[in-house]
This record gives sequence, structure tokens and C-alpha cells, in this order.
Amino acid sequence: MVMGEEELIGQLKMMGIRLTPQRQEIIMLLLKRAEAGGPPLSADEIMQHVRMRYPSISLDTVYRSLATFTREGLVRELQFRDHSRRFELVHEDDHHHHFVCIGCGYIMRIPYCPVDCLKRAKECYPEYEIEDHSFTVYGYCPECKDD
Amino acid sequence: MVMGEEELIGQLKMMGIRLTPQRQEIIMLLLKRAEAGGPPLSADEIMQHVRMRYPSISLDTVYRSLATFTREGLVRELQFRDHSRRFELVHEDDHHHHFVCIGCGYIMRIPYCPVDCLKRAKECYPEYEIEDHSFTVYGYCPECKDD
DNA sequence: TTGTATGCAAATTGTTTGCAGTATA
DNA sequence: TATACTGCAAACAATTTGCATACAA
Repeated sequence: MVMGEEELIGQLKMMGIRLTPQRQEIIMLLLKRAEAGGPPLSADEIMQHVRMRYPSISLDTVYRSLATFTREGLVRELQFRDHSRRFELVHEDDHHHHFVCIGCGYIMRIPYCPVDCLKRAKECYPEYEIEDHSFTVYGYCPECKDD
Repeated sequence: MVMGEEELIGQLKMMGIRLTPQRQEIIMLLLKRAEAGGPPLSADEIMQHVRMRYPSISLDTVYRSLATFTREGLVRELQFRDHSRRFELVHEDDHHHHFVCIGCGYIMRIPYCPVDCLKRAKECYPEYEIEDHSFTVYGYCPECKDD
């Protein structure tokens, strides 16, 4: 369980973010994805999904909504080496990182986090303010392993 | 010391990569940067530099050369959350990661590497073939810390 | 000499912006 | 009702491609 739907909606309201049907659909999709432990979503994937219920939604609305959510700290933007840009719900109790297949782009969550590296970095650079970090493992999934 | 100039040129020849003056200039710039321990370079920065000696070089040649070097494993491409794409020379004996300032984009090398996370990931997913990884710390540099 | 690399220009992709209309709070 | 959000179209930036020429091997 990641976060209650009501809890999330409450947060949005508290932050003064207007809750339009499109935004609600976007955030709910991200929530469902987080609960399922699935990979992060691209802007286009999000639009495809929201279109099923709101056929008129445009990609720029998706981008704008994601920018708002990201600015408010509800969503995290990820950038991978294959140049793909993806988004996922931020949730403290669900900290994870990713494995990315170089062959097919498949993304899998991994539970390991370099907390010790982070601690060392904080100790070593006390004059720097550390806010966030990313750890991504690249390789081949079983299907792509043997070319 | 990262790698000898001759060693690097030798590697290129061995790989069957034609050594044009432009490519030589690009790889030497990356080598100098690696030796100095400086931040990775963007395609545009590389072009700016190579232009000083070869004014006619175009950005697409830089991109094409970098793609070739990356494909051959001589260069690593990095992607940061501010959407910047940068390149650095690959070198086993000089393993490092990066700190990126959210305020000004300043990039600093950090020596800490999540080897233990990597080991655990390998143990946990033996059917996956792990090739590479990235670890990036985001935060504020002393100048940007107090907004 | 042969085939690969270059530079130019045009195409492409992903993302952002301006604007007028619409809907939330 | 006031203001923020949406959709459309146009603008944009970064990167890639096609093609004729130049050059490394």
C-alpha cells in the first residue's frame, strides 16, 4: 500500500492545486502504478491512458500537470541513458531504484539503496546540501541477455 | 593520470576507428578533462572547444563521433535530471560518480560508489546481466544553498 | 583507390509557450 | 466571479538524417 487516494487528493487541495478531472486521472494512474510496483510512466503513456476516459486531453496538459506535481514534490522525474524521461509518484515509505535493460528498455524496481554512499557524501561535503539521489543499474534482462 | 595519449590513439586504431583531426581533438579534450578530474562535457561544449582549432567542425560531427566512441566503449554518456546530456572518457581506474547542483547545474565528481548495492543486485537477480550503473547525488552547492 | 567521415541543410522528436475559451474553487 | 487550467497551434531546442564532397587508410 502506497498512499490512500483520499490522502493524495487531500494533499493536492492543501497545496492549492486545482483538481481537474484530467489531473485526477493522471495522479490516480501514478498511484495505481506505484501500488502495483510497476515501472515509471512516460508522458505519452500517461496521455494514452487518460485519453481512454478523457479523449480530448492533450500532451501539453500532461506535461504541465506533471511539472506542477513535480514542483510540489508529489512526483519525481526520472531520466535514463536511453534518453527516456519517466515519472513516478514520490513516496517516502516506498524508496527504490531501477534496473534498466539496455536491450529492450524494460525497467524493474530494485530495493537496494546506496544509503552509506549518501552518508559518506554528506560527511565529506558538509557545505553542500544534499536533497535527493538516483541509482540506476544497466544491463540485460533474461530475454535480451543472449542477443 | 588516466591513460596515455598514445595508448588511447592505439586503442582507436585497433578498433578500426579512423582517426580524423576532429576526432583526435575530441578525444584529447575528453582525456584532458578526465586527467583534470573535471566535470563531463556537453556536445556543444565539445564543439566550442574543437572549433578553436578546426573552425569548420559541425555539431553533427561531434554527435557522430561521440556515438562512435560510446558504441566502442571509450566514452560514457550521462544524463542528468535537468535534461542535460554529457560525455566523459571511460576509464576503469578512475571510477567515480557525480553531484549535481539543482540551483546552478554545477557538477562535481564524488568518489563513493555503491558497490555493495551492486553486489546485492547481482546476487538477487542472477538471471540478469549487469553491465553498468549510475549514482548521482542532487542538492545545492554552497553558493546556491541559501537561495 | 575504396570506403568511411565531414559539413551543410533539412527533417525529426520531444517539449514548451501564447492565446482564447472553459471550468474550478 | 476571479483565477487557474485546458486544448489548439505554433515555437523551440536538441539531436538525427540524406547527400555530395573530402580524406584516412
